[in-house]
Amino acid sequence: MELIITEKNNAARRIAEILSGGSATTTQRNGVNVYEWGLTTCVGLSGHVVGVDFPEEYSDWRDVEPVELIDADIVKSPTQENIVRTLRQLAREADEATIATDYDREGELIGKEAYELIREETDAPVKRVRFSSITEREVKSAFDEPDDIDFDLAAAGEARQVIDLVWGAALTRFLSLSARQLGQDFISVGRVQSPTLKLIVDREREIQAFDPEDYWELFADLAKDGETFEAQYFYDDDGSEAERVWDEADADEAHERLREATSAEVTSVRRRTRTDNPPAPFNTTAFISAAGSLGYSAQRAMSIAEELYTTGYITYPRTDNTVYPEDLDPEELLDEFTMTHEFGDDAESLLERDEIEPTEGDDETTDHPPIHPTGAVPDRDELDEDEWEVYELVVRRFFATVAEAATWEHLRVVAAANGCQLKATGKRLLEAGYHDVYPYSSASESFLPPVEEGDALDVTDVELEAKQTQPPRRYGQSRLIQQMEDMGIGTKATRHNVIEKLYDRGYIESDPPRPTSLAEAVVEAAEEFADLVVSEDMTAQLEADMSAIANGEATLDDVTAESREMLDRVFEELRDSREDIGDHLQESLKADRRLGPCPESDHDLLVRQSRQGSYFVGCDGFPECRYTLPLPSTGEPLVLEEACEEHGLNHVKMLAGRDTFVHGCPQCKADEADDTEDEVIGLCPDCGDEHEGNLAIKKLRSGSRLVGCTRYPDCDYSLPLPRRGDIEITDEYCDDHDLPELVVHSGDDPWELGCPICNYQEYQARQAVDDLEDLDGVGPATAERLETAGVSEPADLRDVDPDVLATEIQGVSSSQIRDWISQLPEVDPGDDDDDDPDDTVSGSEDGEIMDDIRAEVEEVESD
DNA sequence: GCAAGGTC
Repeated sequence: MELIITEKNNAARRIAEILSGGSATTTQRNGVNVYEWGLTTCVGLSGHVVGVDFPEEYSDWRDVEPVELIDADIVKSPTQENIVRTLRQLAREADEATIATDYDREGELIGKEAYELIREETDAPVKRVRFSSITEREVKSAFDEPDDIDFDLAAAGEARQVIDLVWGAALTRFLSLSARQLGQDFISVGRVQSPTLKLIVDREREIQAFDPEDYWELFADLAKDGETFEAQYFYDDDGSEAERVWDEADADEAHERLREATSAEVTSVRRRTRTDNPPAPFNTTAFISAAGSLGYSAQRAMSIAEELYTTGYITYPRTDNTVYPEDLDPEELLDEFTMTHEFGDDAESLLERDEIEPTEGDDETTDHPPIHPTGAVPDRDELDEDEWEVYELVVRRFFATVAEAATWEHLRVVAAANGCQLKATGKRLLEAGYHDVYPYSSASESFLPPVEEGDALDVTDVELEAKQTQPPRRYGQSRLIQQMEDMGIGTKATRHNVIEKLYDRGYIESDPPRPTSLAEAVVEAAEEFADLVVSEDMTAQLEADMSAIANGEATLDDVTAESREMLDRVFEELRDSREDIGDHLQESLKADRRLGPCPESDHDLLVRQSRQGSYFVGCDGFPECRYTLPLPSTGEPLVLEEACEEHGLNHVKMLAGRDTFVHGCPQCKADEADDTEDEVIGLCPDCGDEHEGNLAIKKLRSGSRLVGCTRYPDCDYSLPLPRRGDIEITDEYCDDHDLPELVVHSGDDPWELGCPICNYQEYQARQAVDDLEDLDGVGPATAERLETAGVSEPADLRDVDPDVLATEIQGVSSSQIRDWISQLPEVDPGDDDDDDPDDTVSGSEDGEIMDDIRAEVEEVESD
């Protein structure tokens, strides 16, 4: 048997298809896809299936001095057990193996890892094939002339693994231990993340150090035949045009002159035609940037792209390439879109061009094509809204790259008024070109009426505007990724993850990202003692060393030994400063959680976490001062810059994905709750008859509101209410529950919430439908059809016969339904509740609200 | 529980 190994499952499937002429069959071994035809078997890895780490005895951070890691052994162990097991099994049956991983350094290393696993099972010959795109021609010719594994190139990759692990782990442990930050909130550093963080911190330093300067600008409205346009004052500053006036007296003088002017004479009119070329094909960075201007974070854009890739609608989203490969036929691809409702007209019009010559970017690599749509076009309702928007972006970008250039007419008018010069510019789109199919980049026109030299214009509405120079702007996520690419750090597949990691580690917050005090302290400590790790030079040096290894000019051992010596010297420096660094880091950690003065002691209030994991506000003077305030139970608290004027406490925002909200000043929220009387609206359905409990609208000190029983905590019946808006209790009563209908007033549109019990039941029903969409391959449309067929929540699928249901729902196969059923969580045998409506709203099923109430009465845990 | 690099 001949065994072929690829880097990922998708590549395995396509190579099997090509080499077998479509006859390959798919089976599963240990849950891993295996493709077979004739005497050949093909299996895909999932990138690296083994990882590097230190031996077991180094795993307890407190038992090991970080410096010991420098010379510790490094061992490789499987990280993808099932794939490794499958590979071993297949190797035992193989007479010959071929490594067909990606054609790049990391691919060579992944191939060598597979080789070593195979060698542990068999002495069969192992070959290597290289091809830069998975096309029939390239793949077949690569397999006709197999080569050998390039062990030097793989060793270059191993050097990177070793150096990254040793530096990253030793310094991360050093900082974490010195600040006594173990467990979840360790303090990390690394070759890629730390220079990226320094970029953000440096920009923040520039912003902090910025000293704004005053200047003035003047504007006047000019009119010809009643058509008005705005012009700006400018003057000659050493031969170049300047609009900003730096001296107030000069500005006042110009203002006076313009106000006295009754007319302006046009002294020059210049018309120019400009070509606006269509954009280059998408690589990862350009894609993230374009998706960013549609409001997607880098992480979100990439995860949607990966989803679209695995479902087969777009090509591989991790690529540096901006030049379409030769085997891409743009006309053929356009043809696939002509029959679609959304893109048909645009595709037709592009096909009418005489000659289609796609644009090209500067970067050409051969591992993967630029991101473009495959010929498979999804129906709109197969994708959710975000997926569709991103898919459309990729389709339209492809369209743009095969569309014509746009042309603009730029018009510039200069006029003189009472010795002052005024100018106005306008632009008009002459040929929309690619903008017709790619409506994302700005194509906005600015209007100027047709004026001629010598025309006399009316001057009206002269304005003097006082302004200040602005500090540099913070980097946005896509700008950061661009900057990382320019600096040569990270890869197309990791840059967006690095940004996400900085958020997770508490180094940056908000968007655009702003560094925390902790981030500043970490960068300061690194700058002082381990400058290399916050510098892009470390990567540059590593790249040079890796090239040397790949060329045979150096060995893995040379390079890693030298790197270890450098790190030894760093630790020499660090040795005496351990405590200072730790204190500084701890101070910064506290600063990020500090809200302001405690009303009962001379200390500050801090955001703290109870032993159970819930957040609250507590005094830094604990245990002497036991003052506390509750926080909402949803999300992670973030201390905002804005502070409450009354209490001097910073506002708190609760980060909870889609449900993120600003809580505000926790003292104000608690006071409001204390000052608000409970409003009784009816009898409690749980204990009203028996104990005369009433339902009341309650405001909690944590800021949330609910309808709850007045006998709490003896009765914990409750219903949720929105956090915001005034609640009006109307005279209308619900027939079913004998409760008043409620109306929430916030913003312009009042929201008729209705009976709180009915409302909660409807809410739960909606949640159930939303849960349906969490199943793979269920979009909004399918969820709706499922609901009509009686499946209103995922658990309902357990009770259906897939074959029967498939006949009831259009476009859904019984095997798809079986797949959904296989995604359902394990059934808890005790959970056979019937659908008693009142049962669904009682205590245990409503953790969030009950947590809020408990937070009020619970004695807060000490540190 | 550390990094960065693959991929899902």
